[in-house]
Amino acid sequence: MADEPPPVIWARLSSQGRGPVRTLDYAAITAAAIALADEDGVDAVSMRKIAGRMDHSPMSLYRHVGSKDDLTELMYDAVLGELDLTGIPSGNWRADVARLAREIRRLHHAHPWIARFGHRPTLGPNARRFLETGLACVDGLGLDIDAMMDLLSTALQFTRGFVEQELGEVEAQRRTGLDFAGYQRQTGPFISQLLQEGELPYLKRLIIEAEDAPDPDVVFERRLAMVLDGLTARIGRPS
Amino acid sequence: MADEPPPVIWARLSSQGRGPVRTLDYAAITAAAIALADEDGVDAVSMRKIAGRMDHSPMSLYRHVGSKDDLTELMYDAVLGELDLTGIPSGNWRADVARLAREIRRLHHAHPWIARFGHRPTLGPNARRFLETGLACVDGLGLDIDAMMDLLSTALQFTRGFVEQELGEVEAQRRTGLDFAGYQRQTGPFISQLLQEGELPYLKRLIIEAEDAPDPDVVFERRLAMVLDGLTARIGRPS
DNA sequence: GGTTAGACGTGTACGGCGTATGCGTCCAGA
DNA sequence: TCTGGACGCATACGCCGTACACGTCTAACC
Repeated sequence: MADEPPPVIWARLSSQGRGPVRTLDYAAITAAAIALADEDGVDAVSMRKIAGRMDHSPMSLYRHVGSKDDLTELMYDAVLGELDLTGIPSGNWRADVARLAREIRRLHHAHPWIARFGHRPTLGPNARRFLETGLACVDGLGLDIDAMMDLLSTALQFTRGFVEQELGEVEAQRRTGLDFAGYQRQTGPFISQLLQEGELPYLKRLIIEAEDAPDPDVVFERRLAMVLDGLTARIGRPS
Repeated sequence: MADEPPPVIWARLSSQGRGPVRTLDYAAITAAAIALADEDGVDAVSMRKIAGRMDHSPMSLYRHVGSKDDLTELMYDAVLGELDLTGIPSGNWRADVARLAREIRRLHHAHPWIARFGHRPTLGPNARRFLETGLACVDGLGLDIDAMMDLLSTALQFTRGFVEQELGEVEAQRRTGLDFAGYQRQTGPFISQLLQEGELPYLKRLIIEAEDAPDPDVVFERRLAMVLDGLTARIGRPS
């Protein structure tokens, strides 16, 4: 019958009580961790390095964040706070959902490490705000809440998949210290060999016929438009 | 001017040469690593544990895989070998792409750790096979190679995003040792408090009105159908 | 106003990790 | 027959997350 601490981080964020005045709090720790991840990559984020940046001992962090897993959830929600949701919903659901998708993609580009955490949906304040705004965009179309979630989630799940493919490239470049041209230079001989040896007609067409350096923004918009086209059909046909 | 080893793993896989007969090779190491990841989760995969399973010393693995990063690429391609692509392409592009999407999803459920590696597209044999099969499905529709990639990638990127959201849940359950019901029991009080305090109309509607335990397979099919609807419009309208 | 329970920051230590390096051993090609 | 290189291994280094015990400070209580 002990009085367990709440299992959800968001219910556990404390404020100054009895004891020495704080020199640390979860918000500052989160900010330092995010800065570290942005600058040196997700693999560089360690409790020791975060503490080093803050001129504190590693263990002091645990007074405020519980564990590194907790910290990642705090980081994720903090970053969601950077989403620009002004003027949403505007009344044009398609434009709104497209803007949300672009914002999510922008966020992932600004913080390429986001994708590397698998999370259940967090319950932090910014995630709540995002959910409310998102569902508001697809309200008033005569759909029940499940159909509304279908519309919103389908667009955002496509976005997530698209962005993760993009970021695989970005993170690989960081890890190997090799940009795309260098990568091509390294893989070129191997690919040539493959094309000579085996029957890979489509790989060959990709290399010969495809756009040379497609603008990722353009590709994203083109595919997003297709997805939104698919969603449109669902409206006026509530299940 | 030294004779550098090829930078691509797939060009570096060696066969028995001079020296003692092998008791290890990259395929066996990959298989052991996959078994470990399947059973104990991606965080349990370490060179030491893999070696332990194989009754070898940790360092012996490096004779065959170069680094842990290399090993993850080998694991990913090996698992792609489990895709069932028989009868594809069938001539019905929509059915084929849907089948590919379902296969990819099935694969992620069988090996929930796949999503946790960010990778550039691997050049392994199974990835090559998958690319060829996938593009063959959308050939003959009067589209150029870029439009073909749009069709295929959009469906698969949606799938990837969908599955990763599902897997966040699965992996969280493994980490915390708590199933969804237990998770709900823990978060319930916090959510109740949120609903009382703040203005979260859509969260409230989700909890009250949404399907109680939606079948993920049904949700996936519903959303995939919407995406495919969107792709259909692109056909006959080659850019 | 004195006392004290509890918050705070820290030092030490444990068991894990990836992998660089150097060493004996074995065998195919010279 | 000789030998260079492939093979597996033991050791060691510098990281990691975090359990635990400790001294210190202060808000709340008598």
